[in-house]
Amino acid sequence: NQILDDERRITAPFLAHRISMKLPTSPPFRERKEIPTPKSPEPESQKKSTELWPAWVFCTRYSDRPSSGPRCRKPKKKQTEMDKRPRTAFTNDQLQRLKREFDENRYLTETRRQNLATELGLHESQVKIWFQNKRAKLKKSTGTTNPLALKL
Amino acid sequence: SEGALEAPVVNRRPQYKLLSAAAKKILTDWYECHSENPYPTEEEKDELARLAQVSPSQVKSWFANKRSRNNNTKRQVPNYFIKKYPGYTPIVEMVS
DNA sequence: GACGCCATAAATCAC
DNA sequence: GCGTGATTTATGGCG
Repeated sequence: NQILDDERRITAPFLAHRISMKLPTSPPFRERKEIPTPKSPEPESQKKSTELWPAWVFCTRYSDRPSSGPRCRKPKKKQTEMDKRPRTAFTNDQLQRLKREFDENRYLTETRRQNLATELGLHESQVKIWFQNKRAKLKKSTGTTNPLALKL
Repeated sequence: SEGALEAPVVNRRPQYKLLSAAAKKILTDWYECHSENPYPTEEEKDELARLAQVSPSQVKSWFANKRSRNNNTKRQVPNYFIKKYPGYTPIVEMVS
């Protein structure tokens, strides 16, 4: 197998589509190295030259040339404790408060979300996602959805 | 964020139970046969659950843990991409 | 364009 | 201590 340069390595698997698809060939593709290799037992020496990422990883719903590079979630593998994705463990107090609020109403209004986030020292998105996960959990255990969602 | 360490998890449901060797074999066999894309469909999950005599959610957890611990997770090709480029396949062809 | 739901990832817990 | 099944935060796609 021939060793391809950066750009061709990434486009190589999709050459058949390349012309009609006009896959991006500049910036986004070069950021590929940021993405860790997906784990198949491969000699370290071969890894770099066989990293292949599907074209769609570099595209968004709206564009084949996203401005911010590959959107594939990831990293893990050899990263230090420092750049690990932080996972917040909410405190007991925060959880109790969230639960109380959830019991009162399973859906948030903007104001309620803002106030709750401020009060608990969390980001609004964390509050929002917590409610979302909580609803999912509830649904899983009861098998029902609260139609109230439609009213908000 | 701060406060994370001292936060005990409350209301966790233990119910910890190891899967039987036979169940594990069924799941492992499927996983290994599909290691390129170890994502059973809903129907396949149900079938695996039936064969292994475990619940579908146990199948779900088992696969999530297996993929994660084997470092074998990936995103599915988004529909918008498939729609835009019908005929696209993420199969890798080696260039030689 | 924000939001809810869904499937899932990643981290973590707890046998 | 480690392995493993389950649960909790968090992401990304889609309607």
